Amino acid sequence: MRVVATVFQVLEEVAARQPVGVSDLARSLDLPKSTIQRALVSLHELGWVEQEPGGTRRWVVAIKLLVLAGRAGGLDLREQAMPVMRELSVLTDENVHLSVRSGRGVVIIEKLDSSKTVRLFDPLGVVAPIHASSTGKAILAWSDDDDIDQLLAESFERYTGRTLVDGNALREELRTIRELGYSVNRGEWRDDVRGVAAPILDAQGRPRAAISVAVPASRLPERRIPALGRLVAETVSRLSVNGG
Amino acid sequence: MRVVATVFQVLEEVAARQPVGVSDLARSLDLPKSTIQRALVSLHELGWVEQEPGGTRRWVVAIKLLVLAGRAGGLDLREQAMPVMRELSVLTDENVHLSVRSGRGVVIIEKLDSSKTVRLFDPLGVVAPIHASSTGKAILAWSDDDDIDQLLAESFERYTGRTLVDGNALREELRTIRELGYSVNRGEWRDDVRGVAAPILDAQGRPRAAISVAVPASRLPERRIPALGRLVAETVSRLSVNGG
DNA sequence: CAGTTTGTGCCGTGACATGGCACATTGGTT
DNA sequence: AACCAATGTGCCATGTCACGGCACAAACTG
Repeated sequence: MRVVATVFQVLEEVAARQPVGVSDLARSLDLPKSTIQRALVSLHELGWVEQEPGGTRRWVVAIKLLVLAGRAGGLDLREQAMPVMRELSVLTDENVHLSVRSGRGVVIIEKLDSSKTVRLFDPLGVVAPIHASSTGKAILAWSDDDDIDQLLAESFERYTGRTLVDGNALREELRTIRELGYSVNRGEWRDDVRGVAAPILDAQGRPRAAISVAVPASRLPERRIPALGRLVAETVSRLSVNGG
Repeated sequence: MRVVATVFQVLEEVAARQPVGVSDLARSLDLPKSTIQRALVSLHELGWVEQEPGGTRRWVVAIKLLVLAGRAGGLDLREQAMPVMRELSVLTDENVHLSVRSGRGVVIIEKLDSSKTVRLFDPLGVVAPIHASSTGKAILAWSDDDDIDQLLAESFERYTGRTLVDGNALREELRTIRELGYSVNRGEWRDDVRGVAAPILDAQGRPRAAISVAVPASRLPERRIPALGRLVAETVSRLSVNGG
């Protein structure tokens, strides 16, 4: 349906670039102003977007979206994972993320934050590249070969000097991950952020999600990685259906 | 626009009752099956809903929604509030919520969880009634009189024996809250959950949001409330534009 | 295997989204 | 203050595309 596509396009664009005005949207979506206008009015009537407070006429997405999204991504998964996440949070006092795959990315659907002051602030809904994040690689490592092949068919973006962009290197790494039981991100997406993750598997051994401990690079030297990795792998494995 | 309304209706209904099938939706929304079907197909093509894994034909909302919503409700507010929330979290080791108003409710847009095992699991996006939650009452207490009058025009639902449903009693309570600088919820929504909250005010003294500490009733006896209240009020006041 | 409910696909009709255009409003500049 | 560019808003004739009734297929029930 035509309208639906444009309306959601508008909604996404507003979310991505808020606060944003009609003409601006018209330009970036390459649609007539009147179309954008109608879409915005409709979205507004239904309560999905709002005018920015302060009398400007620019649009922002409404909180109502958050209510909708609260139900997304498996409430039960989040609730199940919580005890394990809390345990990791207590043991490490670092940020703990629960992420699921979404296409060529992974999305944080639940988190516990470190109490330390040097902080990474990753709000819920952040999308990390699947090939350059610990959770992404953990999920990938236990995915079907078909899945992996399909993903590797397209090329990967480079974010830092350490990003793995070569298909063969990535395949090799996935094998190591399966052997170790955990994945490591050594600043492959953002230079100063490291992380260690392990997957949550369902009864068929397929990855449902992954839990990671994300740490500023300065606090996770190479020699500490194995111990943290084993901790994460062991703790998270309790969530997999077979019990480990 | 007609289509847009129905499509979002479908999306909301899927979110609320997922996993749910076509006929079921047709019945509860009182729309022809074909209409629902078309809406679902469109939503699916755009990636907002998915078939439940496992071969059933029931629908659930996709994680993509969470990505959209991640931008909602003021990223900057969440980031600004984080240090203060973290401070409260460390001092109390109880759940700390950041909520904004949404009509007759308040929505949790950010949170930090207690590490204690007796836990309240309130996922992001949970909507609490404005008259029966600490954050709701904190926001209300600093709202315009017009706003309050308008809200009080309709009657309030009773949730527990302690819920304030009488307009006059509520007005009186709001006055007390303004004097004390913090609001208290003594199991007025859920019997076993208490909370203490204070508002974040903008330059004009209007409430942007509120931060609460939410505690199982058993851990917050009456005599402890004032001290916790003062702590919350004082800590949160640093976020208000005038600096407290 | 019959009976019932649920999901899927088709099609003629006409409601309604489209997008070009003109007007109103805003805000920045001289 | 006055001008100008850019933005937001509203209208309308056109024809596209969503509507919903219906019929078939598929899945579940007992």
